[in-house]
Amino acid sequence: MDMKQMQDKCEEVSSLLKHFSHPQRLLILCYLSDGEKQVTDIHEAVGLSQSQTSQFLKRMQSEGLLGLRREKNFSFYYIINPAVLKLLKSMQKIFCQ
Amino acid sequence: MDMKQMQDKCEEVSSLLKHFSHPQRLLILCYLSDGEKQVTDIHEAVGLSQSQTSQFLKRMQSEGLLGLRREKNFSFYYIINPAVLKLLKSMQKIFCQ
DNA sequence: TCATAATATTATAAAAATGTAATATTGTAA
DNA sequence: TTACAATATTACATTTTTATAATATTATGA
Repeated sequence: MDMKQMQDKCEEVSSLLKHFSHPQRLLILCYLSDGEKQVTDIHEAVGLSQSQTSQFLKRMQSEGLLGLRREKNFSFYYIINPAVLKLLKSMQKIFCQ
Repeated sequence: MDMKQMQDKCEEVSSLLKHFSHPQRLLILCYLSDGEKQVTDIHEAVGLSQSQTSQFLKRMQSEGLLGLRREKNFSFYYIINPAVLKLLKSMQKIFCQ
C-alpha cells in the first residue's frame, strides 16, 4: 500500500472515527452495539440532552454509521455499518479486559 | 460492565481516539507504526507544515501516545502506547484488506 | 379533536481544533 | 564562532464542534 492510498484511507477512516472521539458519542455507539434502541432510551442512558442526542444520531445516520427504523411514534436507531461494529468489538478487546 | 464503567472507559478511549480523527494525524500514526521516524521525514511524508507537524507530535507525546528520542539535532518520535499499536493493526485489518 | 409523548429542527453561543506565519532555540559542522 | 539545518514555540485567524434553549412536528391514545 503506497502513501497515496494510505492518505485516501486515512481520510475515509478518520472521518468515521470522528464519531468515536467524543465520550457520549462513543457511548451511544457502545450502547447500540447490542442492538437497536429508541431515542429516549439512548439519551437517558448516555446523559445527553434530548436535542443533542437527536442531533448526534441524525448526523451519524446521515454519515452512514447508523440506520433508522420508525415504528409508532418511536425512532429506533441501530448500527448499520459493519466496520463500525467490528471496530467496537476490537476496541472492547483492547480497552475493556 | 455497567453504565458507569462504560462511561469512564468511553471518556478515556475517546480522548485517545481524538488523535485518530484527523486525516494527517492518523497518517502520522500509520507512518510511525513501523518504527520511529524523525520530524522532517514525517512532515514530508504526510504533507503537513513543519510547524503543525511539530505541534501535533508534541501533543500526541504529551498525551501518552508517542515517545521521543533525541539524537544529534534530530527528534525521533515513536508509538509508545501499546493500545495505539494494537488499534492501528486491527484498523488495518478492518479497513485495508 | 385534543393533549401529550417522542422526536426533530433551528438558531445561536461557547469552546475546541486547525491552519498559518513568523520567530526562537539548539546542536553540529565548517 | 558562525551559519545552517532541524525542531520548537508563539500568536492569532479560521473553522468546526459542542452545548443549550426554544420551538416545531407528528403520531397516538383518550
